[in-house]
Amino acid sequence: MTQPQMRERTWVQDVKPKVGERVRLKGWVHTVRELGKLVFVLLRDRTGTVQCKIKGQKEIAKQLEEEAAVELVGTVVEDPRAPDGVEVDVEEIRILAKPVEPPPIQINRPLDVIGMRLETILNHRALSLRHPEIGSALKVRSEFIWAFREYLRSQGFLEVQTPKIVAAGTEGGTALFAVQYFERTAYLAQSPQFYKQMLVGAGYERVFEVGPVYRAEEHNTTRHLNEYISLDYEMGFIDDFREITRVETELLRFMFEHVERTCPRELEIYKAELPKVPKEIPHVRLDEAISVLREKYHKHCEGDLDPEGEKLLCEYAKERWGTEFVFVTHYPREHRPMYAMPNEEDPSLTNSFDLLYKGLEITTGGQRIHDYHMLVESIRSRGLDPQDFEFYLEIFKYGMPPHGGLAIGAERLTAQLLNLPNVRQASFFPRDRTRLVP
RNA sequence: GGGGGUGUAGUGUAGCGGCCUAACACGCUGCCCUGUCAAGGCAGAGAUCGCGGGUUCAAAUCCCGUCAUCCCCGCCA
Repeated sequence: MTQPQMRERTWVQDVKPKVGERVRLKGWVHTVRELGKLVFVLLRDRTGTVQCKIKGQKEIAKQLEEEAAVELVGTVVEDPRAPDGVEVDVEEIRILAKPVEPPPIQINRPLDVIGMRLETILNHRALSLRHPEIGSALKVRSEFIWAFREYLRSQGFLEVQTPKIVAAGTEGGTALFAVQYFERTAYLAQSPQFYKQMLVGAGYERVFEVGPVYRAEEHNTTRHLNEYISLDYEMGFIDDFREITRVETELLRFMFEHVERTCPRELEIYKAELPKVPKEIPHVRLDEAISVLREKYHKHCEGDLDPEGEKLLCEYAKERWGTEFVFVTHYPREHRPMYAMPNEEDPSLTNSFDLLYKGLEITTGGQRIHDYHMLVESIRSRGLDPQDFEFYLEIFKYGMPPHGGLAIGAERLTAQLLNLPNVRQASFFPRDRTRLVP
């Protein structure tokens, strides 16, 4: 007897309400527990795991190795002895692909039980992402990115894509990866900075981009990647830089609430607490931050905050304002790129900011120079040649509005929320000083 | 670019001059088990201790070099 609905696959998460029905499940063998003629298989698909029971099919059951891809047909039955009170009584088993050899890492045990070096996890990345704990971090990152898009679209921002192969070292500062571009040398973009500004000037006014950026820095730390996903936006006709931080505040609130809604399981796995994004995230001037650190923590920082200073400042913000977030503003000009807008009252400072979250910088942004002559002068004052920036400068000649924007590091944001000890854990296939594969 | 740490079965660790013929846990193989759920019981396989050199009667263990890797600082998201 054929039942037409049986051709359809049932997701593991939808099994529970189907008591009494026959279902067709597909997924991976998470665990196998043999008890003589009774075999329990925990089947895992992208939605979760469910217990399946196999009786008297010992020969076939023996082929069910862990991590085999399988298809099972059976009847959903209620049983108080089963986890979650429901299991699947298996009638048909199809092995779709059996493992060639035992996997080098165990997918079915908690990480704190089995232990695993990050190196091992990354060496076997596609496999390690199967591990529910490991893969969850990337689910959260994906939802962050989705929410970033959704919120900005709702505010009239247009999603754009800018070139990743560029002609010149755009911002200076960080080192660039050179690539062979036919007969010329080109570079991988360290940021969409110039192009997103140009698109504001192009009349779109508000643009955002989700894309990779490349930094050829030889840093080897838990918070740096040589390729990461930058969440950028840039907006025109602003009154002052506070308009940018206001948008980010609302954006972050939306993003965190979205993750809270869509990732309860993942947040539970990491015991991550959703931060409350305050109505107004405190703004602290850099010079004030430095004095606070000196007076309250006897911590000496010069010119900028070092990683320890960032942590202490966040402790201070938590204590004083009860928030994990703090904007650090008014960085000196010499510490900011040539396009950073000088402050009206003190031109040695800029209308720029960083956002710290739980002790780590997750955003840099600011108001940009929109006046053509001022920008040319700023370029010159850095010992650079405006001619090299003609492609960028042109639109500034024709009515460039006051504007500004920022960038959020997607991996850092994710790592901070989930308390990951290393940003690499928030990247599908991280690129670092030594890792180019997988 | 500067500094520190670590390399021992597939995985995670212990051992840090002789008792190491290298141990433990998980995984793997075989057998037993009809309620397992970090299953249990019995039996077994699997490591020239990253690599090269040196010291020593004796090296996984000490020294030098090398490679790999992790972390910190600078810089940054």
